[in-house]
Amino acid sequence: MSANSRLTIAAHALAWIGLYQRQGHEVATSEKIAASANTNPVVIRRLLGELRRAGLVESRRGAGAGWSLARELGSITLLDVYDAVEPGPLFAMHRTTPDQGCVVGHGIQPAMRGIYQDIEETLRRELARVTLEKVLGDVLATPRRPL
Amino acid sequence: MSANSRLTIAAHALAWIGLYQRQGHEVATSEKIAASANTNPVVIRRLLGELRRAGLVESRRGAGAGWSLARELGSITLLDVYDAVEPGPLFAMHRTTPDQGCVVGHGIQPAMRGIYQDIEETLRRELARVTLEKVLGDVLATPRRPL
DNA sequence: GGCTGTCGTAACGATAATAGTTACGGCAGA
DNA sequence: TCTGCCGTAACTATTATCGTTACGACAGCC
Repeated sequence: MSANSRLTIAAHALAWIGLYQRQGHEVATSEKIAASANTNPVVIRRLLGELRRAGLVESRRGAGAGWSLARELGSITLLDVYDAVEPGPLFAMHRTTPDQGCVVGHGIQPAMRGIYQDIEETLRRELARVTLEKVLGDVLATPRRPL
Repeated sequence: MSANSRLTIAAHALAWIGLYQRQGHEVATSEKIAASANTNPVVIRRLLGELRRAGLVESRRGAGAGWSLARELGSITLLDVYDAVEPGPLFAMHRTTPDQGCVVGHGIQPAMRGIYQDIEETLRRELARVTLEKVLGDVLATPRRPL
C-alpha cells in the first residue's frame, strides 16, 4: 500500500511532548523532538502544524518558543491524529471511470464504495479506542534492555 | 495515505470473470477485462498473475487462452485478494531508527507495533467477512439508471 | 508445420506522495 | 537589540503505482 510513517511520527511527537511536560518543562522544540525521532525538525514542524490545525497542540513563537499539548494525552486518540495527518481514504477507486456500458463496470464503484465505507468505519472505531495516554504508557512499559 | 486501486481493480477483475463464466464462457481475456475497467491489459495481467500465485485464478496459454476462477466467488474473500495484491503493512515505522538513548525513542516502536497489529487484525477480520460473491451481488444490485 | 491469439514479463516513462534538506522572514521575550 | 525558534517556501531524493510498448513463449487449429 506504500504505507507512510506520518501517524507513527505524529504519535511519537505527541508522546514526547506529553512526557516532557510531565517532567516540568513548559514547551518542547521541534529540534529536540526531531532528535528523538531521528529526523529533520522541519518534518516535525510540518506534522505538528497539522496537529495544531486539528486543535491537538499549540505553538508559541518568539523567545522561549515551542510546542505544548492543547489537550491531555488521555483525551487524544489515534483517530484524532489519523484524521489530522492522513488526508485520503484507505482504498482508492479506479483512476479512470470504468466502462459504464458494462454491467460490472457500471456497478463496481457503488458496490466497493459501500464496502469500503464499512471497513473504514471499523478501522476508525479501532483507532478511537487507543489514546495517546496508552501509547505513552506502552512506551514507558518497554523494558530498557531486552532479556 | 496515497491509497492505491489494486484491491479495487482486482475485485473488479474477479467479479467480471465470475459473471462472464456464469454467462457460459470458458475463459476471460485480459483485454476484455481491461476494457471493462478502462485500463491497460498488462495492468490486468499483472494483478491476475498475483491472484494466480495466491491460487484464486488460473490461466491458460496458447490458442483460446485466458483466465478462469480457481475457486468459487463465494469462497474468495476480500482478505484473500488483499493478501495477494497488497504487500506491506498498513502503517509504517520510522524510516530511520529513533534515538535509543531517549525513553520515547526507545519504546515507541515496540509500542506502536503492538497497537498496529491489533488494528490490522481487526481490518483483516472485516475484509474476511466480504466475499466476492457479495461484491458481485452488490454490483448487480446497482440500479441501471439513477432515479 | 505454420498461423494465430493470448499470456508472461521486461523495460521505460509519467505521475504523485513522502520525506529530507536548506534557507529565510517573522515573532516575542530577555 | 539580540537571540532562539516557529512557519513556510523551495528543491531534491526516493519510492510506488500505473500506463504503455515490445516481444518471446505457448498451444490449439487449420
